[in-house]
Amino acid sequence: MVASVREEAVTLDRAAVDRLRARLQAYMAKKGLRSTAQRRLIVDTFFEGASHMTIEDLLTEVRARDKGIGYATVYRTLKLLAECGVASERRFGDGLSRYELADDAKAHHDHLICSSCGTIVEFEEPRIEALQEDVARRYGFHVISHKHEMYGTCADCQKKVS
Amino acid sequence: MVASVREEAVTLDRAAVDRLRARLQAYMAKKGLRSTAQRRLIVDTFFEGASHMTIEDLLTEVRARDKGIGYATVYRTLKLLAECGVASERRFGDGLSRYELADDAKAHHDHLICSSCGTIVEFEEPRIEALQEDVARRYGFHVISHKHEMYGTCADCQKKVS
DNA sequence: CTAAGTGCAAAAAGTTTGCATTCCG
DNA sequence: CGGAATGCAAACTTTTTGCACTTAG
Repeated sequence: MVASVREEAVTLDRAAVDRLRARLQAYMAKKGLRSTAQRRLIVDTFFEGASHMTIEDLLTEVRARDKGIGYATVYRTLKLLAECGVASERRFGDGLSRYELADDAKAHHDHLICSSCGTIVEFEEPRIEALQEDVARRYGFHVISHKHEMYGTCADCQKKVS
Repeated sequence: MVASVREEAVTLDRAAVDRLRARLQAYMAKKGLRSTAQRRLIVDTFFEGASHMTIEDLLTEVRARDKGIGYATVYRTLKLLAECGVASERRFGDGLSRYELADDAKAHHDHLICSSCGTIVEFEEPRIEALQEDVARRYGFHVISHKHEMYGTCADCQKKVS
């Protein structure tokens, strides 16, 4: 149904990005992980590229720069990034895993997903977050993460149909 | 990580359930679909059983009553229910599709999912829905459906850990 | 009768993993 | 050197589909 996913421009916080890079470096040091050419390429591409990329997307971009990179390497690198809190894995119901920079780099946000063109728009609404905490409190629930996604048609697609 | 998913008691609206059954019947009539023993068994089991069951869960229950039912039949019947708006497919990030009666049968709700014991609690918060519509309006977005899920630890599991 | 439904097994689609080889530290 | 990382291909998991046989209407 959704041909592909287009990307919304997102304003990044430069300092937060640096922080994420530092976090990755620290994590790798602590775990005795190594810095390889492939890993550097994949990580850089991820940081520079569009948000909400799938592993395939990233693989394509990475291969544009280095033909021989394998799917598994991208897969494992993304897992690594998620593991140390530098990237967040997202699933929007199309069966694919997508990755975005962790919330540190931008304000915490949720998503509007257009079912017709695949565009993903990010939004923030602190009042929803607050109410959400209220709800959790009512159930004695300790929230670690959440997802709030709205599916429907974006402004552009509404025009097209009419 | 999550061993299994336990079920929360949910109060159903009897009249709404009847409405859903009627909707299914109407849909099948319109499409010229047939009422088979398997289909009746699966549908009844689904209506009577716990919410948020996976296809496997339902298959197990159904097979307790009729040994020979195949996975594909349950799969296709659930698809049918979802198609005519009698059931909703949900994914809570463990890679499995779960099904619940459509919102008509209960008030619209969202979910709290305990990452440690798998319990799924449903909640309603109209004020969140309202704010959500505000957000959509800001983006000229037409919302067709949404999911709002909070992941964390339920009250019980918090006690266990401490 | 005949088009729809069933059960099985095979195909897809994505994600993970085992392993021999390569390479960082 | 020795343990990590890589690339490939094979294994998995869950969902979907093709097909020959059965059956509702």
